[in-house]
Amino acid sequence: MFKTHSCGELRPENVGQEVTLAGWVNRRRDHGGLVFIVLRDRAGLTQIVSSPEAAPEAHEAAATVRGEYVIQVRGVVRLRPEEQVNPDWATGAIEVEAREVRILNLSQTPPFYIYEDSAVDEGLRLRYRYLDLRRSRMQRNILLRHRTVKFIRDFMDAHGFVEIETPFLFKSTPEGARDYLVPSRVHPGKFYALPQSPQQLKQLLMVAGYERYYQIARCFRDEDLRGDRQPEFTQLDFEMSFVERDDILDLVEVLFTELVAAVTPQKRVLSPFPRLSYAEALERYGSDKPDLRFGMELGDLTAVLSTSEFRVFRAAIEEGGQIKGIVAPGCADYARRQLDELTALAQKQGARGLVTLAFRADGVKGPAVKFLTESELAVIAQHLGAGEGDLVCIVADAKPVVAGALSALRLAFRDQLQLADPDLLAFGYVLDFPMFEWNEEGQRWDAAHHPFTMPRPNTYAAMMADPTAVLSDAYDLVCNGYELASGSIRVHDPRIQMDIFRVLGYPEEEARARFGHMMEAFSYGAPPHGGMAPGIDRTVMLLAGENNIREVIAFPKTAQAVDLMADAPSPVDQKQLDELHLKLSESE
RNA sequence: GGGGGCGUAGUGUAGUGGUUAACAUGUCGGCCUGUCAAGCCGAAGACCGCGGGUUCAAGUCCCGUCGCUCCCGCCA
Repeated sequence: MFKTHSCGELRPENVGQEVTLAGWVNRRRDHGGLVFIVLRDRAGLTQIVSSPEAAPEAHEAAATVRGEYVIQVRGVVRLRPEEQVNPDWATGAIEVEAREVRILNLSQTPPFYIYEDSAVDEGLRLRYRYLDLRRSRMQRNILLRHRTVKFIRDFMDAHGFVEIETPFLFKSTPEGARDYLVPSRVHPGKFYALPQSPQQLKQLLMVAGYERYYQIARCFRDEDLRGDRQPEFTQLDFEMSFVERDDILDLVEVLFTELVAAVTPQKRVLSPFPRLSYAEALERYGSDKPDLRFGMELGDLTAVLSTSEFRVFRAAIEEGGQIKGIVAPGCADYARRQLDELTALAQKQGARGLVTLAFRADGVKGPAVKFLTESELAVIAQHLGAGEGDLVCIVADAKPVVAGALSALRLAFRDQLQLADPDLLAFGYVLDFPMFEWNEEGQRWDAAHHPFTMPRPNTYAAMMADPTAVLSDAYDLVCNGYELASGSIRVHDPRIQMDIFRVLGYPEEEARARFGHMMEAFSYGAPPHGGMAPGIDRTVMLLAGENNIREVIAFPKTAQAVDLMADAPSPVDQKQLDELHLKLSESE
């Protein structure tokens, strides 16, 4: 071993011991006659001091080291003088007096600071990710991720789940996200697909009788990226037999509550997790993944303004839309520019405009005031609970547009007014999603969750007549405005499954071609079952207080899906293409 | 596919169309025996992402392009 101790563990009780440490040179302070080296390893920092009196050769070597050199130091632990104790360090009470300094490896000057978490262009961090991962922010996040996954594995094991691996090379299905395809060398013209999730496989494991399966599963989706979306990401994928929805929700609630207490005890959670229907989430927050850390709920003014003469309101009502508003507390003094930004934000969500009313001491101000009666203004204030000093934002438009615009405004105010407690993890469940969504482009019904989702029993009867009336037994876990997990109770009755395929427009033959293996498996005694798949990256991101999953992934890709360090994707040799029976088209 | 933001020494930033592009930090050299953001002295280091255009004159204005990023579409 190159070391007897880590750089994080020496304490006053070790004084007098001869120890050997090894690590990276964090910083060096050369006083000529006296050299201080801050040595760093994964466990922490320890100050090394060398002087010509104590060990002339060690001192000579110490004077030549530079930042990020890898060195080994043999020396004696000493107490620091009382006034020189560094209270910010775990090892701040001691130092190691060098007897021997061995340079194990040199280092170029790094392209950015390793010893402090100063801002650096993210492209540069990603190109030198191995250096970025040395910095304390990334070390903290990666170790937190480890502790999170470790906790989850222990928890799942303790609750009777079996970890089972499923293949990466699987079958492409036209539903859902775009697949990453892998060409087959052995079968010219045929392709595997990397799994978007192990959905089908985990259901087959239920048919196989494992009853409780889980996996820390990598998933692949070839869609455009966001701060919370990478082309490959990790889920806690699990499935349970002989359970109903609430069995799964209760289990996941315990899992996340205990996880937070174990790995980030400084964070708080709501208890119990609020459970809202999809309809209620949209009604109150305008979103199916609401940030529940703060109020500012949407107020519905459609009924109370039904007789308004204001053209904007009348148009919305006549077109079957809605008039809804939110109250931004203390924002009545917003400048013209700020109001323009709010309007632009609403318009980006498809709204035709935004009605702003500033409730000031000298009256209500806003471009629309002259079109509204005194009593209408009073009704708006009373209905939304707006008082002096507040800014009311109203959107009158089609229902989804109103929800989208006000939800975006609500989140903008959250950030501007710092309404959300950063130490609160407001988990909540969204339930009773619609079973089907109308696909305008394809002129057909799509499964809102996926085609194996069980309809809510009391809504199933209407399925063939009116797909919009069918709710599904699907559920999402949300937290602080992010969708953290999706899941559902699955269909285990082949007759219901065929009905669903009929609504989706798959004739029996096509359904068998696409999902024949599933249909067949389900004919051999499929138990009632359901599951869920919480995203590990987003979970760790929230635990770490980051707002980007790249910060909790060791080697992430850029927003353009590029690995800047390895330079992937990259061209391949003609020979490789030939083996795979691939021919590039002219335009490439 | 569409829209916004950013791009200036290694890093982080400043820079009214007008001399030799500034500051901090880092790097290198010298001095220095109690520092911990060590200090003091000195030096090197950027043709301003790239290409084109406007202009007597472009880091600055315009167009294009590349990269990073955020958002919309997309993500069963």
